[in-house]
Amino acid sequence: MARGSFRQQVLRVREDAIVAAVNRLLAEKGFEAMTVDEVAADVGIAKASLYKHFTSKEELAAAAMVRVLDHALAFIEQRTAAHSSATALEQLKAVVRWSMQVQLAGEMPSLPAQSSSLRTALMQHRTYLDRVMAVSDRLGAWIVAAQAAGEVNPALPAEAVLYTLYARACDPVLGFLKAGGNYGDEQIIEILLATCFEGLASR
Amino acid sequence: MARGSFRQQVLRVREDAIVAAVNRLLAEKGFEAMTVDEVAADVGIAKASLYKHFTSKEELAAAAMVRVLDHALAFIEQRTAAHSSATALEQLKAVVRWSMQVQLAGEMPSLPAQSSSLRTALMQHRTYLDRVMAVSDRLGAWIVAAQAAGEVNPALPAEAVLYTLYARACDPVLGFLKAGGNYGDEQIIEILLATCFEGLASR
DNA sequence: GTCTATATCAAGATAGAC
DNA sequence: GTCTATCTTGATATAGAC
Repeated sequence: MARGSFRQQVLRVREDAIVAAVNRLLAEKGFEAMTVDEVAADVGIAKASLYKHFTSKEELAAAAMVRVLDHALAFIEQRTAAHSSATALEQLKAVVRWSMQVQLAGEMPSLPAQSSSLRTALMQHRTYLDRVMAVSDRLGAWIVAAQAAGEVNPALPAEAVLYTLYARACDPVLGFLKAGGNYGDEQIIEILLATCFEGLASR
Repeated sequence: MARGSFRQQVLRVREDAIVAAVNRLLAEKGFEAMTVDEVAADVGIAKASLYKHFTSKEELAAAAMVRVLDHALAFIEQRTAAHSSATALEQLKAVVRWSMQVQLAGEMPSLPAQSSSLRTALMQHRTYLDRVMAVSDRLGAWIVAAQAAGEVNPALPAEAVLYTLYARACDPVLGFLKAGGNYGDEQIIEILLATCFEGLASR
């Protein structure tokens, strides 16, 4: 396999460590509060060395986003292969459950929803946009299928359903319930899955 | 009415203008991206003058939060008085609709969900905490009543319902749908009200 | 490519005159 | 209480030696 020289693989491993640290810090404090000094300290290298691998703080964050989107794609692939008999609705629920687990594990990087230097940088980041579209395509197909089967409310625009699912991955309610301390992770996930798909009103 | 001297009232009006500007900027860019220079420029006074009224950027943001919570309380009062025959569920939906309208109007200040200087400052801010508890008490009463009446799913912890309603006030999905350009404000609100209370799945 | 040391700058906050 | 001008700090980014 032509994966490059040994030296290149060492670099690759180091960059993986960097991105993992960024991912964790982004999940913990968010983009603005995370400092490049922290990242460097966390990885155990000098800050200047970081900038040899990534040209800016925004690039660091983008790499973390690409990483988590790749994980999402891998999960989707696995579900497609190993649970091919599941309904589209079940697949969507599985993805939302997975994203909530990632967030509760402290591994879901969260971007500022508002305008910021990061938003504009991401909108020009080819790889990031590519991954977002890949995930959206997969989810979109399941959404359309679920609506055609009458499992998801066909009156809702597919676009709105997609955004709603994305939003669950960074739902602050997860953190609030966890901080409340009255429920375990699995309970929290079941509660929020229910409110997401079944709604607050009684059925 | 002992509202203080004319001079004090002038100051009060100026502070209202400051808080209104902060509110708008918080809604537009968020706490981190908002600068005190912008606030001063927006109000049309010098930055140093701002600090005669508010001792820190966090105080500015807290004042804006208190303002919007007071508006929420006023809305709740009005609903209680003018729609006393409405069901608890209808009252909750009305509040959520109102908060979404505020957000779409660009007047919903949004705080960083993650840890930041603002979070810790707010947790020590008496007036802010007081208003949050006042709103939570009112909403909590409606939630309990709605669950007792079987209008809201009684299997859900009231705590989870409350957090979910709060989260709708700063739901990023509103902004995404608006940015998509396919729906008007009223349509967006109806769509998100439906997903919030009826869920994504078909009934 | 890694390091130490430093440049640079944005932004919160303040001094002091009026 | 308002202003102009300034202080101070924290954080991104870079220089330059090894």
